[in-house]
Amino acid sequence: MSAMRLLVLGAVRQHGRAHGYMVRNDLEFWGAHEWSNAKPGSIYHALKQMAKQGLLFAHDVAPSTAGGPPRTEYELTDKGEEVFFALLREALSSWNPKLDVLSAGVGFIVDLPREEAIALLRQRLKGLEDWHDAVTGSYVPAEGAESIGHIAEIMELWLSAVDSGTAWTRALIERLEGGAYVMAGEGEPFRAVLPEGVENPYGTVPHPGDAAAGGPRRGE
Amino acid sequence: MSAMRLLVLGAVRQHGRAHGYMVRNDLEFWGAHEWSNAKPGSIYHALKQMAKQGLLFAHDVAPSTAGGPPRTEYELTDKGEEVFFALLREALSSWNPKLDVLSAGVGFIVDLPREEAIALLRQRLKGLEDWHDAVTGSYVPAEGAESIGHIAEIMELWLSAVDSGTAWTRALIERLEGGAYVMAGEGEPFRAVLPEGVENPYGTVPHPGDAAAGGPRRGE
DNA sequence: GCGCTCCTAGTCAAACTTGACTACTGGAGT
DNA sequence: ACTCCAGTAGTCAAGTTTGACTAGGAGCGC
Repeated sequence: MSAMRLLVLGAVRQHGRAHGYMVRNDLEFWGAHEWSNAKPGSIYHALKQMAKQGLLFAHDVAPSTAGGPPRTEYELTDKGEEVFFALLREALSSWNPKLDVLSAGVGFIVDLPREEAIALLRQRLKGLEDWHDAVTGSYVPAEGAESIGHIAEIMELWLSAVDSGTAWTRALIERLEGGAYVMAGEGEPFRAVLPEGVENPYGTVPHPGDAAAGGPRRGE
Repeated sequence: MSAMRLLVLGAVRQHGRAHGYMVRNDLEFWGAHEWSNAKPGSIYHALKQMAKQGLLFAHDVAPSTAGGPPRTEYELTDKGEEVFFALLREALSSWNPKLDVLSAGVGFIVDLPREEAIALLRQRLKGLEDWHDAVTGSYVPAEGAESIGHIAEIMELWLSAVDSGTAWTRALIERLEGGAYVMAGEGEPFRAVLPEGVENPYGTVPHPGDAAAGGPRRGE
C-alpha cells in the first residue's frame, strides 16, 4: 500500500467535500510533501483513479472564484468511507516499517475510537516484536557470520529501525491510554486543517542540507 | 533516487558480466526483495533502461544452457561505473531516511576505500544531527503545541527514526575505524554472491505475520 | 496601462513499479 | 512413453509517480 490513497481519502473526508488544490494544501500543512510522495501529479491522479473506482464522487464545478482553471470537487462514497477505514486500520496495525504509510495512519488516528486505536497499535507492536525475534534468531547462516560479511550490517540497520519503531509505538499507546487527544466519539473532533488566512508553519521549516551535496533528494 | 539502479549496477558489477536472472538471484540472496522493490519486472526494466542510457552494454547471447528463453548479458560501461559510484556515495552520505537506498549503499560499501566510506558516513551523521536540531528547534508552531494536536506524533515518529539512524551510523563508523571488513584496495574483496549449489539462507527466513491480518504487504 | 510576479488549479508525457503471465528444459514418478 | 513439476529467463499491460509545463486572475511598481 502506498500512503497516497489514505492521505487523499482522509483529506477529502475532513472537508466533507474538497477539490484537488485544497487536498494539496492540507497535505502540505501536515508536512506530507516531506515524508510521502504527495506531489501535485500524484494527488490529482489518485483523485481521478479513485473517482473511477467509485470511492469518490466527482462534482463538476464552475470556474473557481479565485482565478485558475475550473475545479472538480470530490466527496467520499460509502465505498470510499469503507476503504478509508480499511486502509487506516492496516496502516496502524501493520509492522511494515514504511514510515510514510504509518505517518498517514497517525494523521487520521483520531478518526478511530480510542480503544480500537490502541488495539491496532498493540497488534503492530506484536508484529514488530515477532519480526525482531525471528530475525535475531535466524539471520546468522549456518556457515557462520563471516560468510555474509558486511551484509550483516543491513540486518543491523533494519533491527535498529524496528527497535526504534517499537519504542515509539509503546510511547504512543501510553499517551493514548493516558487520555491524550480527542478521539472519535469523544466530542468535537480536532481537524488538522489550515485555518483561512494563517500561514503554513511547515511550508517554511528550514531543511538543513536540502541543497547541499549529499543532502536528501526527496522524490527520487 | 530509488534503490533499483544502485542495486542493479552493483550486482552486474560484481560479476563483471551478468544476465537478468543472475542479478535477480543475487538480490534475493541479500534479502533485497524484502527491503526494496527488487522484483523481476523492476530489475529487467532497470537493465533495459540503463542499457538504453549507455550505463550498461548489452550482449545478445545465445539461448541459455539451462532451459528458458535466450538471455541477454550486461556489462558496465565507463559511464555506468561513474554513475554507480555517484549513486553509492549519495546513498551513504544522504541523511534521507529511506532505508532501502541506505541498505543498498551498505551492500556495496566495501567497494569504496575505507577512509572515503567513513567520511561519507560522517557526512550522513552531520545531516541527521542538523535535521534533528532544526526540527526540535522549530516544530512547535507559534500558536502552541495544541494547535497541531496529534500531528505532533508524526514529528515524534520521524525524530525517533532519525535518532535510531544516528546511533546505527555511529556504530558502523566505529566498526570501520576498528578495521572491520575488507574494503577497496585492501586485498581480496569480499563478494557477496551465492556460491554454486548452496541454498539461499535468506530466501527461506520465516516472516512472522506475512499472511496474517495487519501483516506487511510488501510491494504495495 | 504595461510588464512583472505570485497565487490558483490543474494537465501531461515519460519513467517506474507491480503482479500476472509466457515459454522452454530437465528430471521424477508411474 | 507420458505427464507433471520445479527451475530458468523473461515479457507485458495496467497502474503509479515524477517533474515540468499551462493558463488565467490579482496586486503592485512605475
